[in-house]
Amino acid sequence: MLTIGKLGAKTGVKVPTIRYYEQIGILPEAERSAGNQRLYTRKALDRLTFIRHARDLGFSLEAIRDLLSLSDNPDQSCAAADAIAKAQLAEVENRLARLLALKAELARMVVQCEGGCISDCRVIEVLGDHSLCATDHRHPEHA
Amino acid sequence: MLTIGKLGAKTGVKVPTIRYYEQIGILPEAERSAGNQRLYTRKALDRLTFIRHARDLGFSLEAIRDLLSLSDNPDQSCAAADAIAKAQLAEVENRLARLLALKAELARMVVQCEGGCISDCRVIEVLGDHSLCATDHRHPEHA
DNA sequence: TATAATGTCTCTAGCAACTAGAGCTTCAAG
DNA sequence: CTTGAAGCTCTAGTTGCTAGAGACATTATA
Repeated sequence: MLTIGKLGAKTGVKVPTIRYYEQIGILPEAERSAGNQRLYTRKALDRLTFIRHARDLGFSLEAIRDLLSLSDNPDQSCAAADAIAKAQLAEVENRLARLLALKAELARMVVQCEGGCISDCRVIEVLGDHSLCATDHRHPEHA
Repeated sequence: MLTIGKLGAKTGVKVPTIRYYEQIGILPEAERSAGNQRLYTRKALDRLTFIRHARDLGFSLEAIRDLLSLSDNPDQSCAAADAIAKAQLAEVENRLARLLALKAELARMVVQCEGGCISDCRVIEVLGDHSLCATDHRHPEHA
């Protein structure tokens, strides 16, 4: 049995975040020691590892909730899990495309700045006028 | 003079967002009509366009506040503006790299899923075990 | 001119996904 | 047995908005 601190260390999840996950019901309520401290089993470790990994891959806690309930019922078709992963992939590809355009724009801005005074600064100027941009980087949503 | 709705339409910023910007002091308090409705000048339109554009480029409102105060004092050196833009560029490149790794991982997961049942699902399996991953995509922070 | 349909006003509360802090108790090491 | 780290609960804050309630203003149509 692991204390919350050990569990956090093993999974790379901060202690308050673990408590938060329990609070929102994505982790089950932990057993308690005589002194009211949370104790975690191997199973909880696996579950939190799963969550951590999915968060790293950019899945929302909502999506993770769905994935977890899928993995709790291992006899169903995995079409649903596949759909969630595909949606995530599509979103990541979307963000990638937008970030690429953004990067180009920022790089252009930075190159053009030549250390003069603000009134000549291309950074400020470009920000004030989208038509000076080379690409269309609008609506990044979660840039 | 523009009403808040027209200003929103011209800049692509939603009306409540404009009011929010005023509330947090990133837009000055607007003049009011006889009937207490906000009225905006050309200057406000420029300022909001600047803000919108910078948001699109992924700048935080804090960074934008700084950029705006720079552009309000046009006689200083533009080193500060340049530094902000460079920091932003670095962060974007960082995110790009992380997203690329992520995308590869997700794509691998999705390809391997063959539509069987959950107990054979690679998506679920990979999420539960980072060692099955090809790349290190950890710590995305703002994926 | 009346009325209906928008548009705008203020205010509060909510969203994701945590993070920080106060003030307390419990545990492990020396 | 004491001290310091780690744990507990609780509340409130973060960023950048978004949604809703309920009231007033403006504009378009009948």
